Amino acid sequence: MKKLDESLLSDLPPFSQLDGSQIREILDLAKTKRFEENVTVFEEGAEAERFYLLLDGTVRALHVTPEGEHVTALHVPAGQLFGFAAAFGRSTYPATVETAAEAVTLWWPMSLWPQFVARYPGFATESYRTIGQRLNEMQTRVVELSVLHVEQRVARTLLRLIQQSGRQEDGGIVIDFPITRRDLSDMTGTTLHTVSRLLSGWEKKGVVQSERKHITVCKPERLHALSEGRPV
DNA sequence: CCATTAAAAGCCA
DNA sequence: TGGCTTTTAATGG
Repeated sequence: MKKLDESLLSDLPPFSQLDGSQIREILDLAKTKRFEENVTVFEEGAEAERFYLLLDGTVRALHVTPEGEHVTALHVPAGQLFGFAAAFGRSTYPATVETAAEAVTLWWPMSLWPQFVARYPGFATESYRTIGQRLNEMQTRVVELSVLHVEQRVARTLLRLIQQSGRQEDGGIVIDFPITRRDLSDMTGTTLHTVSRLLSGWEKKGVVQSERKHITVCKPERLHALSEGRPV
């Protein structure tokens, strides 16, 4: 296999405190894998044999109910680890992970996780920081689901997405991966129809702009107002 | 206010 | 063409 460049990792938080030789060690243990858009990386409950670093693309963690309903828990932007079940003391993955866009990953056998944590300074603290952030996000989302109105939930979701995966463009901030009304309804606990109507309404007001699988937030301020139930 | 159902139109492989 | 995405309208909780 081709040698991986050390600069792949040196700027990412879990590895930023490591010197060149340490990053070299880590890269030499890694394997790369590319995934097409909308494919499953691993399933909830499966043996957690690998942990991944997302080099490029976006993945989402989700749960599928027995009735086949999808509930998206969170999105993971490029540069973050995912699937590190060993960090929670689990031997199986806690959620299904799918690619939201074509993705490039590095992966390591889960058996290496304890060694990484023990050997590499900063790796553990940064990984647990990531866990904390995701836990926080999931908690606030649970609260939001129960107390906020649909319009506020969808607005907040869009704001989170542009904050985590947004790319500045001339017309506004565009969500950097393909996203459908259906995806948004899975994230907000509503229906694709309601999401469609909301987006259409916002588009008329110039707050957002959307094509199929592609949403741009033109006026984040006004979206923020909407997320607090304030009229715009 | 929001979900459900139904129907139709548009986009893309 | 067939399947997926989106919009729109009607209905009902």
